[in-house]
Amino acid sequence: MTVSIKAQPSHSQAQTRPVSQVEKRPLYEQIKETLLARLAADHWRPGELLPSEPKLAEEFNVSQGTVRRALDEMVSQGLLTRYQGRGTAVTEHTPFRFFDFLRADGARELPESKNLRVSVNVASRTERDALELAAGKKVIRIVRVRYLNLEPKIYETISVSWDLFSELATMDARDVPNTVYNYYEQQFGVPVISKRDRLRAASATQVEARYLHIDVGTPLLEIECIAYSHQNQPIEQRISRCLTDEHHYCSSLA
Amino acid sequence: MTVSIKAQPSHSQAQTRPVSQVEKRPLYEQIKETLLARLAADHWRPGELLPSEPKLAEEFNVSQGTVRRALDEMVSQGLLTRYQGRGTAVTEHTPFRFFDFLRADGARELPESKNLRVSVNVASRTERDALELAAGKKVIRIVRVRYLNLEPKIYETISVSWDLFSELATMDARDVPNTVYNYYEQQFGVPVISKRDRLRAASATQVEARYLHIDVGTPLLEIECIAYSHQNQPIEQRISRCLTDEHHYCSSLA
DNA sequence: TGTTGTAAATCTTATATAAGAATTCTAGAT
DNA sequence: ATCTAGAATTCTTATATAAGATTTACAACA
Repeated sequence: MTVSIKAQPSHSQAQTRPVSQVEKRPLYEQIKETLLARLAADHWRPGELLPSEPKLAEEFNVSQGTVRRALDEMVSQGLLTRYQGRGTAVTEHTPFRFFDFLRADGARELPESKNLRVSVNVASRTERDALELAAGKKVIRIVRVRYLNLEPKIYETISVSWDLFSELATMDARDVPNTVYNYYEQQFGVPVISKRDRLRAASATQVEARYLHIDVGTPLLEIECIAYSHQNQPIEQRISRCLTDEHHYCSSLA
Repeated sequence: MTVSIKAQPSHSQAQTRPVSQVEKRPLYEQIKETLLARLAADHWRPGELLPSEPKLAEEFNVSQGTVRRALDEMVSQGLLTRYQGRGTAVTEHTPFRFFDFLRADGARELPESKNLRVSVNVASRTERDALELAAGKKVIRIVRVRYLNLEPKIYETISVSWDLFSELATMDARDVPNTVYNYYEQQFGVPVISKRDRLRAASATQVEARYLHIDVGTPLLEIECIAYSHQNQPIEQRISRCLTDEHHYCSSLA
């Protein structure tokens, strides 16, 4: 696929204070900040190539190495991806990113989803907390059952701000895509940059028992996940109640 | 007291492997590899300063910047810590590192432990898998109850290789310290570098119910954690069965 | 005599730049 | 279709300078 390099230098909203020697912060930090702002302002789409290092160096009036250091840090944060000999692009994420409910042997199966309903409601207290919404704001809720190896394993409720994604509310439940993060990224240009999970043990309710073909009271793993985009903007809250007979949640830290 | 991980080359052998220009791998990678080997060989203790960048540069016959890049990567992995004007030291870890069972409001309380028993057994199948032990090898098991806010919340079983930590087996259960990772690091010079968690929902057994003051069958969060030291050497397996009425497991990914 | 404050010297890591090598892609020739 | 030259890109390494921390030297003082 061919990507076009957006010519610039006039940016109306993301206009940046030029990097200056007098300021005591390092040049590469100022440059990084500027580039982060441009990313957040949707200056480049996921997959698109940034201007080359020499070009950026010329724009900021610094050496290539200084630009390079700014880019390096963004690469290590997963925001950018380098391709030697080609250029540096905004990272495009795969559906498997952030998916951490794995089979016992570690294999990843991307679950199929059956969406039960899509509705618009006034945000609950926990939704307001998670999505940082003012009282009275509306959310879109997607309730679905997810299947692993054709068996129902997860009962899931997704909440997103109606202000941001109202288009979702007009969709039929059947049409809501399986991999929602990628949908946000491709449809709205809003990439999920990070997430925060909280896990508890819980007992299956009547509704969950029916959909998951289990007894009421069966222990379930509850995963509450808040996904964030640029500048720690919360994008969605997701509560997954999972059967862990054959799968489990994995995380590894260095 | 120092424990060598894996069959360890003697001190003379762990000396400088010279970096070579002819090899096609970058110099900084070769240097990093050499330094990693020295770390694994317990060449420097946690907290100790490494030789300065100019010194290392002289030893390896490269520029300071090249050494610096090797160190940079180890810093970003959390192995080293830089202090401007002072030097670069082997990272010392706090008891809170890797502790991710938090109160609902996010506050960290380090749990108190009551050790029930310390025993030496032949490793079970799962222990052999987790610790990469040959059949028939022995493990030390520590069983303990952990208290959060003075209430019993976690029933925990720790397994470590008897070959590595036999000294632990001679200790009275009361004397096994609360923060075991730090004990490994300070007593044996074996730092925990990374860990891998797997989580499931489970039901409380009779024993757990008694110690945690709950009913049999209450849903528990089971955390199976394998801790690794240098070169992905597994150090301990830990199975924690947790009450999640007031706390939960937290993880965040970028 | 012993203690303390201060400034200089000398360590250390941090930042910035430049030059050449390695990699990738493309256009043009065969 | 295949090969090749070269142009564009990132990657690697080196060097120079700045900034921060520690030690040392020494004078002032009690």
